[in-house]
This record gives sequence, structure tokens and C-alpha cells, in this order.
Amino acid sequence: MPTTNGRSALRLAKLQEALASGGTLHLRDAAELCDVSEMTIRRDLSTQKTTISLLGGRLVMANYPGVTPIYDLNEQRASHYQAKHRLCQRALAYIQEGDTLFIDCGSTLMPLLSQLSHFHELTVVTYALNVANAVAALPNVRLVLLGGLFYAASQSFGSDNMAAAVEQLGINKALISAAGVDLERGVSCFHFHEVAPKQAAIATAIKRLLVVDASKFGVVRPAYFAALDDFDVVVTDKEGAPQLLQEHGRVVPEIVVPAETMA
Amino acid sequence: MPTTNGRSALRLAKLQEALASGGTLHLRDAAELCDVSEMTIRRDLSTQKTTISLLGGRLVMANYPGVTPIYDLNEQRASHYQAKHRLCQRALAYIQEGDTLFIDCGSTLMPLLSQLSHFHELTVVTYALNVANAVAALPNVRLVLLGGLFYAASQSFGSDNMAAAVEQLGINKALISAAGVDLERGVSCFHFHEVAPKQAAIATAIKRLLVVDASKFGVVRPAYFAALDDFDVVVTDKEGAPQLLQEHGRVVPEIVVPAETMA
DNA sequence: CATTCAGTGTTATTTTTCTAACGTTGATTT
DNA sequence: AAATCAACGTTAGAAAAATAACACTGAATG
Repeated sequence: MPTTNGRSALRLAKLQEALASGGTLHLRDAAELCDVSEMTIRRDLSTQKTTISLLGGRLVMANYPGVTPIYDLNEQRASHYQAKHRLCQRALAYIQEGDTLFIDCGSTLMPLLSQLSHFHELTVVTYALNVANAVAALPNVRLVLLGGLFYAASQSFGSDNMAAAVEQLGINKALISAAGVDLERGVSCFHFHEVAPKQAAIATAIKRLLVVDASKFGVVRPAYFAALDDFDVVVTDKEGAPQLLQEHGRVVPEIVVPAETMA
Repeated sequence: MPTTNGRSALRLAKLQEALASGGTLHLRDAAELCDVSEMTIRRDLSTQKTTISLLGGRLVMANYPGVTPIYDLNEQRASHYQAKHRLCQRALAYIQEGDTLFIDCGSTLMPLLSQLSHFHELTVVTYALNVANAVAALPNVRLVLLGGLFYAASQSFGSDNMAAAVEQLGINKALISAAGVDLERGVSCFHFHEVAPKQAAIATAIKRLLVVDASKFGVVRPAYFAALDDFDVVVTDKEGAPQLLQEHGRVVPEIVVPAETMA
């Protein structure tokens, strides 16, 4: 195996260039391109640290979306996915034909996006790249991306005039996610650049939905962005949530907990 | 084979949901998820029209970037890619450490992006989703995406204040692509929403590079956006291009044709 | 000059994926 | 009730991909 980074790295760089535009490259083509055998490419990939991965005989960029496996060998991610899926199933009930939706960043609302293909006309406003990519694939959904400087950690954009940009749009329903929900300290997230778009969406949207799984309750994160009663609906998955939240005397009009048995 | 769209479509919808968040799903997991055999999933995929495709035993969303093959069986796309690659190789020579680059939409400049990983600090400004995705994967490059309404045809965004957004940024070098370059009628593209960002970039950038392969010469496209002498450099691949362009009496300071023999 | 060893090709073997054919089931029709 | 047929499973075989083992090469080292 090549221990030093000799020609191996050069080949990978070449292949990475070829793949950077997006696409796959069959192993035999990659071998031909580098003028080596397929085995050598295989070895390059397995020995060197690279962002390219081999998927069924084809080279793909591992850091592109739609490439990493959903169901990891451990059930953990799968179950997490199931939880989020259920959450989104409930959130979906609030969406209607013709809506202009603000979709927050994070992974919570991802499962919702594919469901949007069932509608005929929708508009999605977002400041997250992963959301934008998923929505861009839907022919029936208009996409408005709020741009700015990219923050890799949250796969989202931040800018000065985020608030102004949001206010220009006739946002119907805001679907907001959060990293922390506390009765006293309100709703919070990790990144400060998310505060402006979230707050702007909450300010202009007609209906405001907070979509969070129960693991976020009682948690406080660095960036506060709203009080709990800024929302019209809280969609969550914990049984005791309604009591927990409402007995506190706050006015949260509706708290939705998905039924245990769902398709 | 299922001729009617019975449960088959339902399963595919379910799988599509699972995949929409981005990721791959192994065939056996997909089968388990739908509680059918792998063969059934295979049949679903082959009989029904779907956006899901099977790549080495794994389900992927075919409309995601990084999935469609680069080297189609015909050499055509490959050679096109080679041409663009060479073009970008030359354009790369103009890029320096610390630059703030405006990268235009289209596929021409795609091969350039992976090359940017060689630098330590760069900023890329773009209004194209495919460019943004490629740049987002580079840890050393700051990404500024100019958002707006998404146009699927060009994978790019358009908005009213595109010009204002561009002017706010200290763009160093503008790398502009085009669909048509005519001596008399100037430089043009297909989509009108591209005009504003292109013009704004040309207006503010210190150095303006037009990157076009020779097939665009003598072609006029619906949306005019610049005269040829608005550019400082034209990077192209046709042998006679310098003469062709300069003998016309225009002041185009530099026209670069890549040498025939390149690594 | 012989030795070493990284880098690579070749071949064989195993594993996985794909395809085609046939069998089963259960609802619907005749 | 027999026939039909869509929907699905199962099996076996073919094809492709992954892995492992060994052989070759040419530059660097002793």
C-alpha cells in the first residue's frame, strides 16, 4: 500500500476535479483517466484520506448530499429519522395548497420536504442549503433562497438584510426548528446567524409552528430567538408535553403530539 | 410486473420520503422498510417512472447532484468536459490567494471549483446553486450565495436587489460565462434573470474574465449583458480567436488560448 | 551491485448485485 | 368452482464488484 503521498494523491486530486462538477465516474473510466489499473484507483481510495467514495463501482463525492447512507448499521440514526418523520407528518397537516412556507434550517424539517411534492403549488422560503437542494428537486414548489455568507456548521446562510428580505415576502406559515426549548428561557438555537431569519419569519408569518422533538425540552442553547408563546402551534412527540407546557400558565394555543400508532 | 400503479407507487413514495433528506438506502433496508422482498423494490424501480435510481445496491435520488454519470457512454460529454477543464485550467492562472471571486452560473466554470481547494483563503460569490454546492464542500473557501427566486433551468437565483447585493461585496475578479459571443452584438446568455448579477459583477469587479469555449463565437442569445470590451481577459480555446477578435479593432487587452499540449 | 521497497499490474477467489424464470397467493371474474 | 391475473416471493444462474495474494518494475539505499 502507498504509505507516502506520492502519485496517489495526485490521481485523487485529478479525480476530484472531475467529480467536483457533480456526477459519478465509473471505476474503469477513472482508471483510464489516470492511466492506471482499476486496482490502483481502488487502493488510492482505501489508503488515502479522501472525500471520494466508491459506491457500487462508481466514484462519487462523499460530501455531496444524497450520498451518505441513511440507515447506518446502528439503528440509532434510523430511529431518530423515524421520530423526525412522525413529527413532520403532523406538521404536514397544517400545510395547504398555495401556501408560502418558511422552512427553517437543521435536519428536523427535512422529512417534510418530499411530502411537498403532493401539492400543486407551493412556495418555500429558506436560508438553508440542504433545504434548498431538496426543494430545488421538486418541480411543483417555488423556491426562494435567502442568501448570504455560508455557515457550514448549520448548512445555512446569514446576512445583514435577512430580516428585510423576509419581510418582503408574503410568508404564510413559518415552520421553525430549535435546539432548545425551555419554559423560562424560551426557544434557542446554536448559531447566532440563525436568529435574524427565524425572528423575521416569526414576525411576518401568519401562522407560526415550532417543530421540535421532546429531547429539546428543558434545554437552553446559546442563541435565544423566541418565547414559547410566540408560536401558534408546537408540534412535538412527547406524551406529557401539552400538560407540561400549558399548566405553566403560558398561552400556547395548540400543542400537537402525534398519536402513537402511525403508518 | 405491476402494470397498474397500486401499492408499487405507494412504496416508492415512502422510499422517496426517506431519501429526500439526502442519503442512500441499501436495497435490503428499503425492502425491510416496505416489508417486501428486495426483488419487489427492484421491480418497483424498473417498472414505475421514478426519480429514485439504484446505484450498486443502494437507492439514491437521481435528481440530486453528484449522482448522474459524468462520462456517458458516448465520448461527447467527456470531450466537452475536457474542453471545459482546459479552459478552467487557464482561468485558474488568474486567481490568487485571498481573492474574492464572482463565479457565474452554468457548467463552464464547474471544473474550476475543485481547483480552488489548493488555495488557503478565498471567497466565492455566486448566484448558482450548483456552484454553491461545490464550493460549500471546500473548507478553505468562504461562500457567499446571492439568493432569490430559484430558476431550475439555469440552477440559479434571481432577485430585484441582486445588483445592490453584488455592489456591497468587494469582488476582486469576476469569472463570467456566456452562451453567445458576437463581435457586433456582444455577449449574451439564455436567461434574463442572469443579466443583473452578471452586469453587477462586471461593474464592480477589478478584473473581469470572460470564460467561453469557441463554440459560443458568432452566437447570439436572447439576453444581452455585456460588450466584448467590457472584459479585461477572454479565456477561450480556439486557435484563431485572438486574431478573430482583435483584428476587429476592439480593445480587448488579453485573449488567452490554452496551449494544445496540456497535462 | 545486490537489496530493499514503494508503487503498480495481474490473476484468482469471494462476495455482492443483477437478471430471468418459475411458483405462490388471494382477489376478481366467468 | 374453475379460470384469470396482478402482485409478490423464491430460487438459480450470470454478471459485476470487492478482496486477497502474488509478481513485476524501477528508483533509492546499503
